[in-house]
Amino acid sequence: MDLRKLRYFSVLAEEKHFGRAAQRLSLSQPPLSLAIRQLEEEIGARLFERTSRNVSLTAAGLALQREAEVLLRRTEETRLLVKAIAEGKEGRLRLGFGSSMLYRGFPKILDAFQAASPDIELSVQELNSTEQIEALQRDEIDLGFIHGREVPSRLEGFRYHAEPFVACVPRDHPCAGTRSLRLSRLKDDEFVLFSRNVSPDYYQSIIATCLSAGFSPRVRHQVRHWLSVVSFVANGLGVALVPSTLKASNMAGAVFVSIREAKILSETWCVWKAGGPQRPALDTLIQAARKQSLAMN
Amino acid sequence: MDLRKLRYFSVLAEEKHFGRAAQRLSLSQPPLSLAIRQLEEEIGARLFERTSRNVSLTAAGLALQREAEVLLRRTEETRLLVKAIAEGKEGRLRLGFGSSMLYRGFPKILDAFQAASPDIELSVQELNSTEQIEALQRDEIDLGFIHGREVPSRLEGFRYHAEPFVACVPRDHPCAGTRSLRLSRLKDDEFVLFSRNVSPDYYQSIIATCLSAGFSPRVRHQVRHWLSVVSFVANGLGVALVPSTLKASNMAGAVFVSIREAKILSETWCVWKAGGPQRPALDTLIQAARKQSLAMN
DNA sequence: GAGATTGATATATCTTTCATATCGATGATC
DNA sequence: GATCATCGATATGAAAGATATATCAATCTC
Repeated sequence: MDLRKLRYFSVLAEEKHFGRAAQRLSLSQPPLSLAIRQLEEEIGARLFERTSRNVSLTAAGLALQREAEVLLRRTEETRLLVKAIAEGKEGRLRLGFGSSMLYRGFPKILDAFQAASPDIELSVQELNSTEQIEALQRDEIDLGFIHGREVPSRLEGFRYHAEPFVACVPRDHPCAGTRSLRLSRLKDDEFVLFSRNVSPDYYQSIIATCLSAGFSPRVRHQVRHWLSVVSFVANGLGVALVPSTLKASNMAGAVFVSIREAKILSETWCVWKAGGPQRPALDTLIQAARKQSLAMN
Repeated sequence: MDLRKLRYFSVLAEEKHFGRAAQRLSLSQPPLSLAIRQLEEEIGARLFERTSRNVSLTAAGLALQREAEVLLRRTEETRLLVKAIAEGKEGRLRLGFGSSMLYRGFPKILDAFQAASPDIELSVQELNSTEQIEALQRDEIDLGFIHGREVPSRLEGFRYHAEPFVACVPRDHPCAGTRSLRLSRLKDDEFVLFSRNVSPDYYQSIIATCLSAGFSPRVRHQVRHWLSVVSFVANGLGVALVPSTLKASNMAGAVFVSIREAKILSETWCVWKAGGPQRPALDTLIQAARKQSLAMN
């Protein structure tokens, strides 16, 4: 049961045809038949049902198909990883982050990691959630911090942070003095929203939240940074729903009021690619993120 | 880069000696040297530093050592899994659980899973947390529900449930009428405790909780089931700290009073072995457990 | 500096893998 | 329903790969 036979098996499992599979493997058909028969003997299980007219996977074969792909992919990733280490290219971890992470302990994670692993170079790039997911799957970054409600498929991760949305209103707004408000009191205000292109999840969940409170928000301004949102509000250009962290921005003219409706959360997830080779440096970084996550909750 | 070479590499990486490694592999030394050299060429990286006197791993070799072991182990597990499926032995999932799970949605998980996968046979066995962890590592069970504060090493899992401890006192106890109490008010009572052998974690955390409240509990009775704990209390044999679920036991004579001290939690974790082959039936079961977990929190 | 130990090299033997040629079974076609 | 085409299995010799024995060069021990 070596990788050669698993590779043959994997192609045959896709093609379900000895001739075509052999062709794809640059091989003639007899050795493929032989290899599959040997594989079946080594495992002690029939993997394909063949008639002289038809080839199909057995239940055991189906299970092996899933596993063979994992094993083959991971083997190849291991080769690349080991080669990269030998060439000194693995002393580097690439992080993706949205700008909102700057208010959520991102610098502390970097500091903690650099203190623990001073030899590893960190390179960070600002990407929105969608871009980060794509970058992870293309192996262009090693770790990301995204917004959403769950770990996207093919990734691993944990919920890094969750905080309630609060209303952000100008100082002279009727609600500015209250401790908390129902969302419906903002139904006639103009909303400053985080740009849909930059973070569809934020945009989506704010709209959905207003809808479930019984009104459709009047959207006037769309901006690209949270501080800009607060700044717009402070200048009387509208109201907004923002993660409560933004209270710390201390901008004159903007007042933060908590929302009666429970459980409206802004969630940040720390994610990385699933099923790859072990990477101690990445593990250390994830550990630093977990620690920071605990410190904030 | 086939499994044969990885196996050779793995042994050599342990022995750090071509002669001994070859012997362990039932091999003469030259083919081992050749295989390692070929592996290094295929990967494009030097894996060992050799002098004529000494063999040691390079950084790249160290990374490959970790990965090679994973790949070899997983390959073998895959063989066993596929064989088991072919022999019809995989239509079975073995669960471990502590008796307290009976009050925590365990029957519902079983029902939900059986409804979704009627062909899979479930076999359950009652084991304490320590036994379950060992059974998982020996592949004797597939999924367990244990008490603790985290996922034990070499396992994967999630926090299935967390609930506060409450005080359980007899009807005629001075505190029976109050809505909540400070632990120190129980410092002169006798305690009924869950047996230390059965669940060290429970025993431990109750003792620790009392200690941090400033007293050492007087332990008189140790019993092996939560309902026995409540029953003892109902009969005036002492007081106890129990997970709040036990309120539902509705036993006459026992009164439940919540505790002022915050954050004393009884945590249940759902765990399984990490890094094994993919198993759809197990995934479905885990999914059912997650769903039940959400329904209870 | 003699002897022992270690990993590398050389070469012959054996095993594995492969391609060509062919067979037997099955289903489509007329 | 006989003929033909297609598919996977089998047979066989050739090429490639893996192994064992014998030997070498370097290095350490005493």
